[in-house]
Amino acid sequence: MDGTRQRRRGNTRQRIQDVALGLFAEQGYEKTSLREIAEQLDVTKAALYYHFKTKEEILVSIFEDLSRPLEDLIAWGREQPHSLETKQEILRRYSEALAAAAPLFRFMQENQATIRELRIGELFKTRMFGLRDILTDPDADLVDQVRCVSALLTLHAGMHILQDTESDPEEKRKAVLEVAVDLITQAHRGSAGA
Amino acid sequence: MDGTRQRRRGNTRQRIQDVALGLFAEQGYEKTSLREIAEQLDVTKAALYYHFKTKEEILVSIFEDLSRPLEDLIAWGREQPHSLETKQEILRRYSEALAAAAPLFRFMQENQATIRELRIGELFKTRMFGLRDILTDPDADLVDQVRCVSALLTLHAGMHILQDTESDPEEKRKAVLEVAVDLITQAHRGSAGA
Amino acid sequence: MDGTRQRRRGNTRQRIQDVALGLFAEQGYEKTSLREIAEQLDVTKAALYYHFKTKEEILVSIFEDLSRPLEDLIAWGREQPHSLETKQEILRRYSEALAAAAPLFRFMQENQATIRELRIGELFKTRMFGLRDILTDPDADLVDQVRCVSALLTLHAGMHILQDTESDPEEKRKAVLEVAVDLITQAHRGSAGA
Amino acid sequence: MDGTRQRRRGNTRQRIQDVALGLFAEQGYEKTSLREIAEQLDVTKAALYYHFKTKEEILVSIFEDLSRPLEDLIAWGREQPHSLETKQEILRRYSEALAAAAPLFRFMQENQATIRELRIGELFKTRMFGLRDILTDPDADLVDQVRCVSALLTLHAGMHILQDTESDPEEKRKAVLEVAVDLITQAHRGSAGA
DNA sequence: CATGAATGAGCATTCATTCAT
DNA sequence: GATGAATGAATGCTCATTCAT
Repeated sequence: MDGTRQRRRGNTRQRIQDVALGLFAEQGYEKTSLREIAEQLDVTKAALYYHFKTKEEILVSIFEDLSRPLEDLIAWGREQPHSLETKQEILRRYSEALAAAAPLFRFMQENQATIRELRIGELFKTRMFGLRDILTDPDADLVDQVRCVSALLTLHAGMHILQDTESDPEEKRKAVLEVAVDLITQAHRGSAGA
Repeated sequence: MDGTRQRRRGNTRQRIQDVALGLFAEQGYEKTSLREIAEQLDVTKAALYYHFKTKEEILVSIFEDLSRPLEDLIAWGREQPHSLETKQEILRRYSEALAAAAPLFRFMQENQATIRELRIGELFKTRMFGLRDILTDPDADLVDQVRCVSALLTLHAGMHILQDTESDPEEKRKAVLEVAVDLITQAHRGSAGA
Repeated sequence: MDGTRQRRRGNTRQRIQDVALGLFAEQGYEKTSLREIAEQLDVTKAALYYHFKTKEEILVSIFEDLSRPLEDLIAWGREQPHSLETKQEILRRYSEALAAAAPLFRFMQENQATIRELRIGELFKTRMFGLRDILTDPDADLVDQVRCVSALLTLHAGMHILQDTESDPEEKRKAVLEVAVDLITQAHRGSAGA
Repeated sequence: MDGTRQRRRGNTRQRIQDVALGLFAEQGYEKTSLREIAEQLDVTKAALYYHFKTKEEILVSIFEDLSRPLEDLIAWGREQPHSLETKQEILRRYSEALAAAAPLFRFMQENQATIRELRIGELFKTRMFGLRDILTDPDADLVDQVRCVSALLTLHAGMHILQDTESDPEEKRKAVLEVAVDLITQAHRGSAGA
């Protein structure tokens, strides 16, 4: 009884987000017009404005909704001891979370120039710095810092970049994760050993 | 004495490319209008069209001009034995070449969605695949393939991503290179050892 | 009483067509800009695009709306016996239909080069061939075929060409029609007598 | 020795006219740009301006050069007795002259809207009135006046309109001429008989 | 909840034309 | 006799946004 209530009516907002993310990811933010979104939903442009104040707000709302799990993960990570185990666990969960919201992150990856000037640019940057601070010692060796960033980078871009390799997505994710964990592990040893 | 002669006149094409690249890198391709470029050069939009057939052609010409060294490097790499030393040498030179054309590659990095539908998308993709084929064994372990891609990724994105770390750019480049070389080395050993 | 209700609002599409046809006929299609049309209507250019997808579509819509009677006439003609009486009746009605949509046909007459490359070029050509097939025997004498075409030509161009002759338009139309009927009659006798 | 002198050099003006007429006839005046003409001639736009002051002047010069024979014909006609024989002779010669400058007259036919606002509009109109005055009695029956105009019309448009009929161009011209002569003859009898 | 109608600002592109060389 | 470089004005079109209904 409860689950259905917001299904039939009131799901337009959700449908807008879905279609918009699809188009944003496929064509980029700037090249996707509200007309296109509206047409694909078979509503008028004006309808979009009933649900969202601006085009940017559609994007922000998608980002906020889909990236909450990551937010939580970071919050959790912050409270753990900065041990290697924690770091590895973070990467594992992060990798899963990324996979779960793949289109969004493909979009983020491919539209950095756009995002930079949008509100989510700041949001995303803040988040990445949060992650980095958990994974790396602020006074670690520069090379080790790069390793951390590289690990994150690999996680983020990994799946899209191996498009042409046929192998199964889940296997790919595992391989990408392994490399990331390796990098972090090396970085951790560097800092710890020093 | 001699080099100045073609400075005053006849350098407009070049100036257009410079200004355009600056703006493309700063604001993105779509958000940069020809009006903006023209204004910054203090010429009319029509003047741009005297030198280039379309907006896209401006970008393509920049890409072609600035990335020729990379093209050459790949050509060179293809003829070397696929030894670890070659691979390391490639990365070293590639890193230098990227640094030399940093704004272009920052642009490429941040405007992937845009680029994908432009002609340079294909050009770039082809190039990256060329590089990958030199650096990695086609029947290498999936994890090792990821390491290679990761190395390339790190090289490409590395410098832009560490914006906030204050340290000197050249040091950063070295650090990034070291990580990339590490990754390639591990990958090479994986393939060789198997 | 009833007819006025949808006058004020919702007639914009129609008003656009009217103004556009006026300008197209007066200045030609290419020399009429959307800015001009919009200004004369006291709306913005963008408003035109709410009602029509392209400039060409404005023209097509005018053509389709105004030339439907001719379409019908041809359809009717096709089902009649190809007797002289039918042919004469066709010309009579055709002449009236042309007069009723005079500005459109003046436009068609005077912008053939333009029209040829537009969609209505094909539409119009097809229609003319339809008419010709009713009026003339496919294996008639070449001279008689010319007479038919000449009759149509006279009907089409007749009124515009006699601009300077002062006499009353309706009289002119009658005179033009008489010549056309004469031509068709001669042509018919030629074919029948052979 | 004499004939060659203006051949190699100094024929550019002529070549411009040829190419321009070709394009004007094919695509219309407005849709033909000077860039196109220049490109097809493999010279720069600026070169066109060495030979002609404006785009319009190119057209005017073509018209003047190619229609001089018609001018002469009319001048001749004006001095003859307004007998039926004269009229028939005029039509015969006129038909030949039109055929000799077919592309120009196809252009005139198809670009009336454009021409009307250009200088050649007046030129052409004046000429047509001149012809009409030779062919028709000013106080002839309205119907007979129409017949004359119709004859002219048929001559002008005839050849282009029968494009799809396969028969040989010269035969077509003859047929068209025959119909025109017929019309004029009828008109003449009408006036004479009254 | 949503539409129909419209706007204002902007964009890439094209054109006829000019002029110093 | 011609070019290289540029301009000013315009064009068709698209977009995010608004608002009365």
